[in-house]
Amino acid sequence: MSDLRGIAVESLKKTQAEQELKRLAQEISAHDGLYHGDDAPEISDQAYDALRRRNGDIEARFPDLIRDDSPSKNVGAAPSTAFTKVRHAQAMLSLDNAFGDDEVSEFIARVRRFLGLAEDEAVALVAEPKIDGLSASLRYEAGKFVQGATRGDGTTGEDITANLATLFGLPKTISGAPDVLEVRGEVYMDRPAFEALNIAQEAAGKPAYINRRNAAAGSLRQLDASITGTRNLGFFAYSWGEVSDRTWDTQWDFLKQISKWKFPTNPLTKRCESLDEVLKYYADIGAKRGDLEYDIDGIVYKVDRLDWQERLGHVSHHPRWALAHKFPAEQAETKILKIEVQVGRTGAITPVARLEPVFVGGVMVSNATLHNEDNIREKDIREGDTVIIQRAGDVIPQVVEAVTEKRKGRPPKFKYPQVCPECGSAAVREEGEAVRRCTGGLICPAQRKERLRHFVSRDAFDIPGLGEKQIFQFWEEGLIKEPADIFDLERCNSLPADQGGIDPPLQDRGAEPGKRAKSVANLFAGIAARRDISLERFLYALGIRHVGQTTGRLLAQNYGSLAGFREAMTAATDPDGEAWAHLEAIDGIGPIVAQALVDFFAEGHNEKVVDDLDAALTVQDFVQPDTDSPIAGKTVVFTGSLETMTRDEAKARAQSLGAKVAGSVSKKTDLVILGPGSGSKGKKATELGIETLDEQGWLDLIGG
DNA sequence: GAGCCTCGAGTTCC
DNA sequence: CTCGAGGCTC
Repeated sequence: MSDLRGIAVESLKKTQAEQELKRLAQEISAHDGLYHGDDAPEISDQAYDALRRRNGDIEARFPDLIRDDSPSKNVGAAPSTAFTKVRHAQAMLSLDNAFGDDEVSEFIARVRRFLGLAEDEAVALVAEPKIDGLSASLRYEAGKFVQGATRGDGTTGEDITANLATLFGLPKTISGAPDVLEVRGEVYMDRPAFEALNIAQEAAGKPAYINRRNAAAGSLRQLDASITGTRNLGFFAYSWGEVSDRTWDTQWDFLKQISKWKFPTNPLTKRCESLDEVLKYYADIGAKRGDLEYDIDGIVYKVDRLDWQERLGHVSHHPRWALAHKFPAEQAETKILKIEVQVGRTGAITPVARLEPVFVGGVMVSNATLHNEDNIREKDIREGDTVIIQRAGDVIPQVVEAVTEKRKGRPPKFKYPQVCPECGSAAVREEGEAVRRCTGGLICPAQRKERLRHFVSRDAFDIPGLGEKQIFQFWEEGLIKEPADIFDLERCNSLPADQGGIDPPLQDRGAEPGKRAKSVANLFAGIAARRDISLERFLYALGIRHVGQTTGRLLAQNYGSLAGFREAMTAATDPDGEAWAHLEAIDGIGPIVAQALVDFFAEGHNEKVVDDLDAALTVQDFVQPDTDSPIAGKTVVFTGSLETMTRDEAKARAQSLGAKVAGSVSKKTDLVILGPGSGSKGKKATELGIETLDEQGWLDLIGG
């Protein structure tokens, strides 16, 4: 059996994954034995966690390969600082936010437009308080609670079955439920529970929790689930995931049904028929907010009818049929101690206010972004000013305004730096742009540092043990100057000092050499594992201007291999040439992005960086993900009118099945759906010999 | 050419 | 999470 340990989970083939899961099951179980017996464990907790995590990650990718003796099935059997990953059968989406009444009115109008409803047709909405807690998903099979998971990133969460099982008021079994039922809702801690907890914490000489949401999060993620049980967490159900047999047709009926199944639902929930009713509800609940025993941060509206919800579908991260109407953010007054500027990887110079720490929105805030030059000037913010701050969307602190009445004396206006504070190069603002940028490029140490940080970041190379702190440290020491240096680190470290080796070698540093050696070994293992990398991650990691995750993927998809891509980029120097035309023909790439790509590869230094990486790594060709949909990966074009759905709906539907929807017919088009009244597009399709379907044929193809 | 939507880049705190 | 900007659609 070949050694699969070094291979990144995402590039494992199915047969390899099967082998690897078998090995992990044996290995983990062997370590469990050692741990629970009298023998000392053979490996560190971190290394053990890494094994379990890898097991969980592979299982999340290949759920059908989960073994009967899988280590993930005996959660809690061993000490673990990591929870196993769980892949949600249906993604847990987040909600679009609104802050003003007009945005709510716009939301309802948009729903109407999308569905093609008449002006006078009512859109019933279910409105309920938005609990400020943690989303969780509870899975029942044959009426029995089998698994609980956190929301995580929406696609993959963490297995907290044991913890959720301790929640009082959640049914363990339900009678008359479908075979599979996933109930979703919010876990929260109410005021009495929070106060009791902090009294207990204090008595035990432990620090008090600062806010209820953190307390709830901490309580839910206890490794010892019995502790969770003592925390008196609450739960309100509001939605569902996978359901084998759905017996409700509206959100309202769903809530009634799960109440019968003994799930707690929020008693303030109300079905509203009009905008006025919705806004009144918002105002009423807002007035009551302080009297409630639990924290809420807004009101959620959902289109009641499920057939409408289905037609509305969703845009990348949130459904079109729901909206979170937020309450105004909590504000606080504090003082600006100093205004500093930071230099990002693209050279963007961003101002940050260092604040006298202040408690707002549940946390201590001591920094706040000032966005850009114009923002500082318009709000006339100066060092030493008293300012109002708030947490935007209850997360990112921002300075709302300066309280000029409290200004002492006449502090000077803030002078925005005209040169880069890190390298002294000119800092310029392009015509019409909001940001000022350092023009130093590669000579600017800040930019190079930030490029490295981006390279190892989570969505790029994501090397365990090589986070921001580590990479900056290696940079300061001059050990890593370029991305490729990362992959030469182990070799340099093993070289004697007089032959250019690292002195002293990494494992000989620090107070605890033994511990250090382990983490150094882990670091090298992590680096080795990333010598295999997908093309899309690789392109994203390069940090080309305007190329983020999506565009990286788009390019990978269109060019297939690194060699093919590079060749195309070097050939595309002429904006009138064929290679350039091909680049700009990609849906989502316009002249600016194309220029940024060509510029990047025209730069000698970048060429060398990519050459060196190419030599040290295996960049995997792009593989089309397996989907069973017949149109996955195809480019389709709609033309003419459609009868059973609007154009927007058809497009959303096609995209959710993995297709790309283009606006016009070209030789890259795979399929054209012809509605009545189609004109030139239909003709062009026939000329190019592209497959065409009528609306019914299309519906048959996609199965609905 | 205007108005939408999506993407990229930067940021905070735990 | 937000803002600005790029790209696409009408």
